[in-house]
Amino acid sequence: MPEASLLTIYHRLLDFFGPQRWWPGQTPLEIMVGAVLTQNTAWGNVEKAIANLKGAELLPATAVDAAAQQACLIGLAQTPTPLLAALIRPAGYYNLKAGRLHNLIRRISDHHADLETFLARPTAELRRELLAIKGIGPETADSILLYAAGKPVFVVDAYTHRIFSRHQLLPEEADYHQIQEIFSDALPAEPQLYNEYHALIVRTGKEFCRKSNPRCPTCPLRTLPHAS
DNA sequence: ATCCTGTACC
DNA sequence: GGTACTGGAT
Repeated sequence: MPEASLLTIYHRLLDFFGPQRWWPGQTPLEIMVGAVLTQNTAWGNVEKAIANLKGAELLPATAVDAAAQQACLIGLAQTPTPLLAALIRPAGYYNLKAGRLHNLIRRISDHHADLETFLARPTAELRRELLAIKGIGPETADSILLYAAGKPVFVVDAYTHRIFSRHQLLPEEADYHQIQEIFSDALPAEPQLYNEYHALIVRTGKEFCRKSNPRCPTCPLRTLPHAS
């Protein structure tokens, strides 16, 4: 039997779980904010913080036009950091993340016409600019590129490393860029595929490939080779 | 290697 | 009561 390809594994997960249909937010602005808030944090906590921001009218409560979204961007930029920190408190690391959100939001409001224009820039340039912002690392930048800007960028996270290194499909010591390259080389560059695959990886990591007490016997990937 | 932090789950 | 969480900076 041939070694399972990354695309084969994708289809296996898709068959098992069904489509996840991730669209983590109602507007690109909300997705961007969520990408920062979810750093090393469970999504449920992020949702509470997002609800607070909507209550304060700092995020659109529903899907809206670009102008309304831009008004929220400016509002966030003008909110004092301590107030922003109080609103996002349920997401944890609130002082840290309030600063990071301001770094990101003010970079956009100070240097670009509006959010949509910013997100429409060429992928490589946009990625470089995001990574230059203090508090935006590779995973956060790529989440924004894929989920807010719709670019074909594969998002790597701790689950990706854990699942695929446990199955000896990645070296244990592989870094972010190496992992991303392996997936990008093996998959067609389609945002929809990257979107769904990342969502399926997260689902698998949470339910089966847990950090401790992994549920290998019932895992959809149990037939792949794996260590111990 | 350590710090940042609330929340949910084991 | 401890662990883990869709990380990143120092």
